[in-house]
Amino acid sequence: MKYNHLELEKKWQEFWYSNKIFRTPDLDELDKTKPKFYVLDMFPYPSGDGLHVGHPEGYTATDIIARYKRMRGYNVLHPMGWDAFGLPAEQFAIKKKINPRVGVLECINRFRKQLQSLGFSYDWDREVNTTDEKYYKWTQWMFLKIYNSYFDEKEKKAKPIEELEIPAGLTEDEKYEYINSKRLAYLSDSPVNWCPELGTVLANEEVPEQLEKGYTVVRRPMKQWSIRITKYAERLLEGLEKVDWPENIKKLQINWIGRSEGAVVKFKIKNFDLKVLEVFTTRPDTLFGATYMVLAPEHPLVNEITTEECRKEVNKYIEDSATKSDIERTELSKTKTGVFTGAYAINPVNNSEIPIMIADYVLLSYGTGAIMAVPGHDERDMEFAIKYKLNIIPVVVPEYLKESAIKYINSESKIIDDELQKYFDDVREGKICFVDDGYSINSGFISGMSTKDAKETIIKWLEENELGKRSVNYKLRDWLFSRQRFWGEPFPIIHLENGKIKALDEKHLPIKLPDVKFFRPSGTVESPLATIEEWVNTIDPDTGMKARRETNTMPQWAGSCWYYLRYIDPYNEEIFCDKKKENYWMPVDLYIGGAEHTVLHLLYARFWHKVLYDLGYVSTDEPFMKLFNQGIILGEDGVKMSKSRGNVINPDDVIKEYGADSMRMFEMFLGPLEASKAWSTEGLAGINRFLNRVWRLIINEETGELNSNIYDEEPPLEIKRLLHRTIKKITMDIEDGDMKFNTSIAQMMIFINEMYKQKTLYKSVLETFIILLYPFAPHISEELWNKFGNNDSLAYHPWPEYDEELTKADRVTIVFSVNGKVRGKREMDANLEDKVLEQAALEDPAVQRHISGKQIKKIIVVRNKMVNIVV
RNA sequence: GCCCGGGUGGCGGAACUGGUAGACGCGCAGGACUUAAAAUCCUGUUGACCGUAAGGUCAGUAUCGGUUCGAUUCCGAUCUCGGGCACCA
Repeated sequence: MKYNHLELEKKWQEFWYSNKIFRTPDLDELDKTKPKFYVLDMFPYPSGDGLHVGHPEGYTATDIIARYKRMRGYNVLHPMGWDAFGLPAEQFAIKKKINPRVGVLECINRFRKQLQSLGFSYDWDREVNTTDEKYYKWTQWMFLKIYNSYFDEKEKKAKPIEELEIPAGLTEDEKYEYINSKRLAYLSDSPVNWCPELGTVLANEEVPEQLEKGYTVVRRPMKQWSIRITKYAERLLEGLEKVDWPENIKKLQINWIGRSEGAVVKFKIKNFDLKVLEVFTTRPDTLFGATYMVLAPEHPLVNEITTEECRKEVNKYIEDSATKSDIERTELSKTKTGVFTGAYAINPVNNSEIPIMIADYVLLSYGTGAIMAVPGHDERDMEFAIKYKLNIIPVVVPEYLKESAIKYINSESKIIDDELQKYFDDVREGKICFVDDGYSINSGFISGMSTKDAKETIIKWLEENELGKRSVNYKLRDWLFSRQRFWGEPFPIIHLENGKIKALDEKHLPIKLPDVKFFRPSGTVESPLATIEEWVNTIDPDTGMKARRETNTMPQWAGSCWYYLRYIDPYNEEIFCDKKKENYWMPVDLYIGGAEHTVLHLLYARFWHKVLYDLGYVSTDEPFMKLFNQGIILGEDGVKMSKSRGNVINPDDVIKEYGADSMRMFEMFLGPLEASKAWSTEGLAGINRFLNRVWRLIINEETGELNSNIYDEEPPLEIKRLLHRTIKKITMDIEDGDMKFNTSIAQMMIFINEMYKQKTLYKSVLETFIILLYPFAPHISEELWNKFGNNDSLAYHPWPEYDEELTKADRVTIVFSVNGKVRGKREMDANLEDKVLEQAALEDPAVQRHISGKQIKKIIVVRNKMVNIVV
């Protein structure tokens, strides 16, 4: 009987799934004396193309861990679900004139079947689907929680809006406005990223991806929902210190959040005594070098301060930059442009009057939307100053000029040496722009101080004189949360006839998508939902007032912000997840997925989780303790798989020809999980050959019985040693979390190769090997385990322990080298005395050849390893 | 430009806290079995040179330099590939 993967894999999949072998019992039924392990995959978007070979990579890794942990006696939670809202499904539905729901269900069924054909040990009873009303009811519920919360600046956490202190003496309308201005979810009418091809707005985080696909993104003002993720910037940074994530992933999030420390400085405006212009700077120590100011063209003060002579030009500039998209602004940015407003600001440190410009290299959305320009020490300001012939003052010198600078500062008569003079001239002429830390100069009371001290001193001075204060800024922007799509979660929001916005009560949830046969794009900037009159027009259930539903839908990221919580309690209709269950299973112990979600999904989900934590719905403030990013699997030609290149490998074909076990093992054998690796059909055949070797080692292909050379006897010491080394290697590989299963498989191959050299085989040894193989290739392992006469499944069979003593070799090869060059080696007993090794080395004929006639200077002995003779 | 990772045979990749570089697999070559082929099994496989051979010598982990008895591993500089950010003041 040959190794028939088709038959045998079908058999065991049926056994696992129909008997619900991997069902994780409900909390009450669980043996809580056992430790828990929650191992999570990033759930897929069930696309029409079916499973990609990239999916099983991470899923195999988590499956190995999940199966291993069960054998180790853990209560394991290992679920799977579908992130099924999103653009492709919607576009497909428009083309086919169907409701996306129909297409999505087909895709999901196909995906589930494919995943099951790989034998993954998910608890399918916990499957979730973000587009299911029963699921998105809770997504909407969480939106309401966010909407009905504000951020308490003192406690640095979200609180219910009812607890918000409202200033006294406000009218009803003012109160309404005030509360709305504090909500964590808010409507704003600001420039957003509009993608005409997709007919929707995009979050900042999504823009690069769409541009890469060749779509255009333009800036246009629209009324949009945003979520105040920026309030959590600091906590999102702090949280990263508590989790076990790869350093580079942390770095990416840190950069994305983009924290910078500095100060806000207030500048008075000449002839506008009451107006104050605030700027954010990370270099308050260069304040003495500020020779002009720049406002973003959209800055609210521009209109007021512009003088009549300059108005025409200023207005033209504002108009021009408004029509430019962000990309155009960036592309044209190689040559900075700007115009003079005619107004002057007063530098608070020296009362000098400096011109106020507007330029689109200053962004309204960062800091205060205005800057003080220090052209001597900022490259952008320098470029601009040269072009518009603005004054440049050197106020920082590099380390090498420290001595000269001190002399210059301390002398009455301003002695200046040639080097310093040259530096001053170069800076003034725009030849040098020194942006690093150094020592202040030409800066009044901070002259001579190091940049660090100068910053501190000037901030203190600013604060004492109420001219500014210490400040921290983030690159992170609020999360643009609405999309003009049909296929997404509707907002539980209505717009009343009286112009007010109202959030519906949770008892009205879910707000279902209209059950239309098909729909058309609106043809405008509105969602297709806007065209479905019977859905849009509604009445306020509380007052009976006429109202229109919010027609925007939530972004795809919404549903994936909390799916890991729903798995814990998927059928609960009272709450999204029971607190006791949440408390038992959370946090996620291991989370594996692609690196493309580093800044989007992972940042949003962490934020979402923190809000739920603040409001008391979850017990941890970080959801994912350990994160691992798998690399991508490239085509056989070493480039990304794509239909157009024709290098796409279909998992179904692979499973059919070689089997799920071969597919799983091959993907693990390719290399470390995090690396990008090229597919190789020949490599796959190699793994299949290995599994065939395992099969034939144990099974007589003619009779289908166990091979006759397998004896139920005590194995010799050497075999035992090899077995225990193998157990140790595989155990350590799984335990250490590096996800390098390629070396585990290599060890299995070494083991099997050695067995092939043996005349006599031992049942206990081979059985133990089968247990080790099981997490990697579960189907063949179950079958062989069965063939050995065992009636139980390996799913919960105890993992073998290794004996440390047996993993140590009793004979070791000692290397003899002369001057670091290997000259000889000998196999010797382990743990011999240094003297013995030294003697053996000196006796070695090859060594003698190399040391004869030379003076021995030194002998270095490394126990069990080597002897090095220095001559 | 800035911030992260990497560069090891023909290929994918191994190498513990500095101690035999190239585990394991693929490919290739040779052999066994076969009428033959496939499959399978065995052997070899970093390069150059010397030797009929056993064997030996030298070079070698992107490049150059340093620390060390000894460096793929540590340090510095350079080249290069991949990823991320990109007027963020």
